[in-house]
Amino acid sequence: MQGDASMTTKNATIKDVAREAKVSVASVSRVLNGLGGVTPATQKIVREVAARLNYIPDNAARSLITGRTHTIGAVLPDLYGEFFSELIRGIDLAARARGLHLLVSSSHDGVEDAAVAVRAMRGRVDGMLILSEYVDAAFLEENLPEKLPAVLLDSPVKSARYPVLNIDNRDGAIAMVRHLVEAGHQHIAFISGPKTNFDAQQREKGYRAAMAKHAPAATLIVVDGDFTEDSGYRAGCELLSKKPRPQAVFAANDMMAIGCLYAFKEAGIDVPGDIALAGFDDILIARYVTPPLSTVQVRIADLGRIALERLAAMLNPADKTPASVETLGCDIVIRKSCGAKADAPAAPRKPRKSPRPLPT
Amino acid sequence: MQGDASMTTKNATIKDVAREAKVSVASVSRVLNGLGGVTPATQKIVREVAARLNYIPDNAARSLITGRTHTIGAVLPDLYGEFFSELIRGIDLAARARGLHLLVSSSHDGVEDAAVAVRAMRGRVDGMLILSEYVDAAFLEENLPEKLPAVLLDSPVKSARYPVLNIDNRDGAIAMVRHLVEAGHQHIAFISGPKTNFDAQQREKGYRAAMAKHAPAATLIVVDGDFTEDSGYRAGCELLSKKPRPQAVFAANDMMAIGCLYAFKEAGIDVPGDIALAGFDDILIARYVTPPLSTVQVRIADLGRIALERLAAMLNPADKTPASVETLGCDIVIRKSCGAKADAPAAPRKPRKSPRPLPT
DNA sequence: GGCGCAAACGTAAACGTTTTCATGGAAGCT
DNA sequence: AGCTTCCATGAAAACGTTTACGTTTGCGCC
Repeated sequence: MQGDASMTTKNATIKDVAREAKVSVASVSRVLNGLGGVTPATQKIVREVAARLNYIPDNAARSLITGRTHTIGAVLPDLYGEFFSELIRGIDLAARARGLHLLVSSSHDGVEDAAVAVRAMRGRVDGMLILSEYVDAAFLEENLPEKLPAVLLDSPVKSARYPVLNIDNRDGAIAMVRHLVEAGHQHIAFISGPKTNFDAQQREKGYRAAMAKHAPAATLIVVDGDFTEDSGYRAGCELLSKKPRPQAVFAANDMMAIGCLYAFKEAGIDVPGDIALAGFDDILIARYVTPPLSTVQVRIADLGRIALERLAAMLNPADKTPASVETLGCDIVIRKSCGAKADAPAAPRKPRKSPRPLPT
Repeated sequence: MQGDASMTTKNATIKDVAREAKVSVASVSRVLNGLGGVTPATQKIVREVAARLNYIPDNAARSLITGRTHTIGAVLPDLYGEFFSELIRGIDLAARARGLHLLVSSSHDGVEDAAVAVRAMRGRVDGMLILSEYVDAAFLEENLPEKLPAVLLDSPVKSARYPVLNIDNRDGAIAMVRHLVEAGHQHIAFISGPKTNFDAQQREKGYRAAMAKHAPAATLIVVDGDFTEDSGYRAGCELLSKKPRPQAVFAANDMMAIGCLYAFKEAGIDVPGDIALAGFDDILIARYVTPPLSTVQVRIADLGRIALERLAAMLNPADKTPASVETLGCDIVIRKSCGAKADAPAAPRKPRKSPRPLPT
């Protein structure tokens, strides 16, 4: 009982357990880590004492000596919205399945900011998942601790050292354009994303490539957007004023498509009757607008999961998989807005887990 | 130059810097931590050498000696959906503003699972934000390392030791019911959430209290739901079959309200013409369905921010603010679905940041 | 009973920092 | 010049683990 009394002030350490159990710290360590080489009787004692003292090993000390933290760091540009929610979920699930913890770091306003974020990870993580427009090969060489494994997400860099995992934006855009053409549309306008955005670039490339192939006669119409609903609205207004009004509009993301949709509604233009509409991302809202929005689905949680799995593989020193650029395909999901015979009801009500508006 | 060559194998430590700069490790530490008491000349040397060797302090070692990690742990039940996206965002923003890192841990299937998650934080974090249905006062006493500050979110526990930050679900529900009554509805049905969910309980209590006060003559109709869209749909169907059809339906969350909305649409019931509808949470989708959904808004990011700020205050040993149960108010946001004169356009297009469907 | 061997266990070094304390020297004062 | 004061610096302890290595113990075998 006096042991309990003396414990109220500080956390028990391995030494306390050793003393109380009348064994050495080494034995305590062995027992608690299941290394064997210790008598069942002693094991019992040690476990009992550890439980009684409520001993919890200190991870800092453990990390210091082993060089392992069982934590991976995720460097993300911003935690806003569905994309990151899904990404983190995918990462976290996969991490947790491997007993890894997740340290997130977000909102880097510039390359300098990103550098401190990455550097701050030293001694905190075993590997990193990086999604940032600011990092390139030189950046990593400069700021990443020696030999720290890292996987790059959605990045244009090609490195012999770090695997890259990209979304196949180009292919997804091509598939959607092809579908629109097959649905009878030739004059398909495109609402582009931010010029500096890698995804946006790829999507526009896909649009252009597909148009060249499937609708070579059509005049290309590209109006600028910046991924916001507002810019989509403005783009929609602009498109309505075009001489030959486009038959279809393909927006580089769903939010712009939705903005565009409201511009059309306001103008009394029927979608898909007067004009077809498609987006990109398949955000949750897409299926709830009227009409439901056809779009390109990116399996974001999968992206996170695969990235983490790749990283986890690198954590194993035996792993010799060469760094490569992998690509995760997209699926087009056809709803009412593009005018094709939709294969989904207006309100798909298949048992779908709620987006958990509030915790259970 | 030979220094560079010798560095290729291991990361530079403070000793390397000290040796190379011909000073002691103590001085290097002082310089790099800005403690003063060191000549500008020496500072210059040290900084130069540190930069040249690309020295990055090891956080594990630092934490071990200082007892500080500059990291806070967030224990969350699940990372699914908008709620957690927003919550994490709020936490992360506030944390980052204070130079704190964020370690997230999620998806605990049971009390045992939650216990290992919490215990795994020892030596990794300076404090914890906990949102879990499994933790109560006894749990904390058992699993939380001695003297580790923690803030509980959305929890029924009253502890003299740990501050609790709740959403004022009850008050929000009351406000919405009052609004519905003022809009002329008396017979207001309620779709409840999971019985074990704290938020759901509070919302139902609010509904009952407000009905008793503002519509004492009305017969209470409560049908079960579980926060999923699907359960909302079923509830909607059930409500339509009630003898005196309710004039309004108040769902314990938005997803159920939306499911309900589709049930009504399917049955040819006009919302809000034939029946009014309201939800809770103000998820992003709420404003995009037709008609836009009236709902109760919880400022989730604020919840995260405030929780972190409270926790940050506790990190300061001088802080003696007593642990208390705080409550974060909700605002009702009136759109078309409840039949009142909506004060917002169908598609509010005020410059609103895109939910960042894909990263910039 | 002595020998060897393996299993159980303990000792101590190591991990990379921060921080206390001692030391030396320069500067200021009388 | 002699004294004190103060400041820059270095040596070493400490943080709580893991683990390589050495020591003891128990046991079977000749």
